[in-house]
Amino acid sequence: MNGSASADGMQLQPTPPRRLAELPSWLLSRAAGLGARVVGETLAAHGMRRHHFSVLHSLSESGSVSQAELGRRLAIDRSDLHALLGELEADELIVRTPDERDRRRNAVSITPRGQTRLADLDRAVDEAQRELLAPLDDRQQSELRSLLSLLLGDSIGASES
Amino acid sequence: MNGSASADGMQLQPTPPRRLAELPSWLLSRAAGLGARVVGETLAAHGMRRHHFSVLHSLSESGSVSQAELGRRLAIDRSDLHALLGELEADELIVRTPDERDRRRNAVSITPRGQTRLADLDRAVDEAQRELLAPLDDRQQSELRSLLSLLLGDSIGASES
DNA sequence: CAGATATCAGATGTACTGACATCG
DNA sequence: CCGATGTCAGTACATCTGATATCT
Repeated sequence: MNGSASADGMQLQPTPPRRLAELPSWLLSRAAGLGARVVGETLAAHGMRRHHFSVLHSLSESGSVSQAELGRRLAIDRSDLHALLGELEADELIVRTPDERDRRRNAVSITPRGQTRLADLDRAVDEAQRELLAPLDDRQQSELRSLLSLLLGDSIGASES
Repeated sequence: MNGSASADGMQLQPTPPRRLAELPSWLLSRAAGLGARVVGETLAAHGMRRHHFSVLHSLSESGSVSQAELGRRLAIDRSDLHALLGELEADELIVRTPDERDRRRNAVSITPRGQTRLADLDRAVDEAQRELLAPLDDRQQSELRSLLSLLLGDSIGASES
């Protein structure tokens, strides 16, 4: 009973309405979702989530920081950060040591083991980025980075090779 | 009590590590979050969420469709769609009528009232897009759209005026 | 006292999973 | 019998609020 298949809603692949397909906010949402899935699966293979990766990177670059500072830099809530750090500490990838100069704070820092793990994650994440950006050539990839940075208010600049 | 402020983690604005700031997936996530907030607040002022807007648009463009079809086109789960349609129907913006050709299906369609509401939402959402894309000039905006479409596998093409 | 910090408990919203009766 | 549909319940996760004890 499918005589009028063409008149019906026969559709095999996602076909968003044109208006949405032109809406920047919608495109961004979709693309971000794709990226989150690709990177998320990659990190999950190492037993981690995206925030773990962000925290390790932040600590690797800036040394020892307080939890509140860390949360501010990565735009992660202190409540959530607390749980995250607990997990990372359980795996001995970071350590929390009381700050003697300000005894409210915990000085959070990455361990050598954390550094090693981070190097592994970096390779995996880079591979995921390649997969995500596969439809774009090199010039388009850096163009996209530039536009997104600009959109976010950063002034990283559009350095074209 | 702040003699070594510069040595400490004194930081007022979000400062993500450089690695993250260069990661496409991270930039996308951040930009999408910004867009979701701007558009979300706009729609909330009209008592709606993003999915409501998507559903209305899809129905407005393609007429009457089944719920499953609608979910496939918008990449919304059937379970979630069920609740969404219930809310839209309660506001009489859409109607569900049994499909006599296939009695499993509900034929979902937009009402005149839904069309009117959609027109209002469209104006508000367009304004939100302008706000979101404010840091980019016209050429950069269409460039971004093209790159994102390309990334998502669409073949909308990069039609440059 | 106000303000910041780390911690803890809980609410929310969204996505996803599994089960079911009905129908093709 | 198998597959699709609409419906319902429940899970997982990220985000955000509020409260508290400690410290500056």
